[in-house]
Amino acid sequence: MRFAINETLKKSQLSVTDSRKKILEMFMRSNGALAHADIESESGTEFDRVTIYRTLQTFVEKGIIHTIPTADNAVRYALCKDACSAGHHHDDHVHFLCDDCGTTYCLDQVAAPQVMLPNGFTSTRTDVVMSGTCSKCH
Amino acid sequence: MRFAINETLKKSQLSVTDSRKKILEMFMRSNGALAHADIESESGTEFDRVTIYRTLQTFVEKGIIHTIPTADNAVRYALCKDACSAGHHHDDHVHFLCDDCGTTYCLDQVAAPQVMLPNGFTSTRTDVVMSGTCSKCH
DNA sequence: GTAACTGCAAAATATTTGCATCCTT
DNA sequence: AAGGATGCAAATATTTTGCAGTTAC
Repeated sequence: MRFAINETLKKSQLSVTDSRKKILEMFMRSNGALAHADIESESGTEFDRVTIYRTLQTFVEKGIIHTIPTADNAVRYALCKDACSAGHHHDDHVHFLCDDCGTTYCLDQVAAPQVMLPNGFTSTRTDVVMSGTCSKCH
Repeated sequence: MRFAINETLKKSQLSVTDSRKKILEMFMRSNGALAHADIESESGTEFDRVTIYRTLQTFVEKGIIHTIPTADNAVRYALCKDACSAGHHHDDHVHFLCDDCGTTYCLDQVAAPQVMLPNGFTSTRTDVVMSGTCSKCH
């Protein structure tokens, strides 16, 4: 199965450029999440650091990727599911950070549980981030 | 009820200094979470920016405060409950970020739900971060 | 008095912005 | 051809480190 890289970009009304194709491909190949630094080191000097910042920002705005909250200053990004669109996300799955190998997983099959909020609180987004040891590192 | 600032510091075998007292007091007064920038702006030029970094790091190591994962590059910190100690946290409560006023709440009364992980995954820590509108902003 | 803590300077790192050039459509 | 995207330079912001002076105990 081929990845629909160009189609994904076009669907978001973005022009299809080398850097966007390469960065989007990285996300599709990795089954986990990527941080800015990952992309930079994996791509070498292929494109500018600034381009990576701008590309990630654009992808987030268009709903192609989403951010994963982390407790260590390192923001990570992962592909959104098809249901995601600009400004409206359905990332209610669990993220898992392996303390051993550092991989960030999107556990799509694990649904985020319902949480009862106190009176007066309404939520539009829930993030669940678990950390521990992944199946590969056992 | 007075806050046991000095006692908290001594219990963690830290010397009681001005900056530590002031920063710890800020956390005790705020019922939410604070980011480095909050502390810096609230304290003015009272103490060095570097001291804030080091104090926060020390407090985290000693289990006085814990980090709250966020999707925007801004790590926030909040007081740990009594049950927390260095290296061993019980922060399994839900954090809530108000999109309106920006306040971060520790919803201590709301327990983080159990999540079924896939085979081979074991977790040592769970963070639940919800965002939306808090009771004050309704 | 001694060990620990702070402030200052500076280095290292990360992020943002402006603008000229190049590429996609 | 026109608008958008990239690369480069530089400004800005953030975090870390070393060291000398100061403070808590």
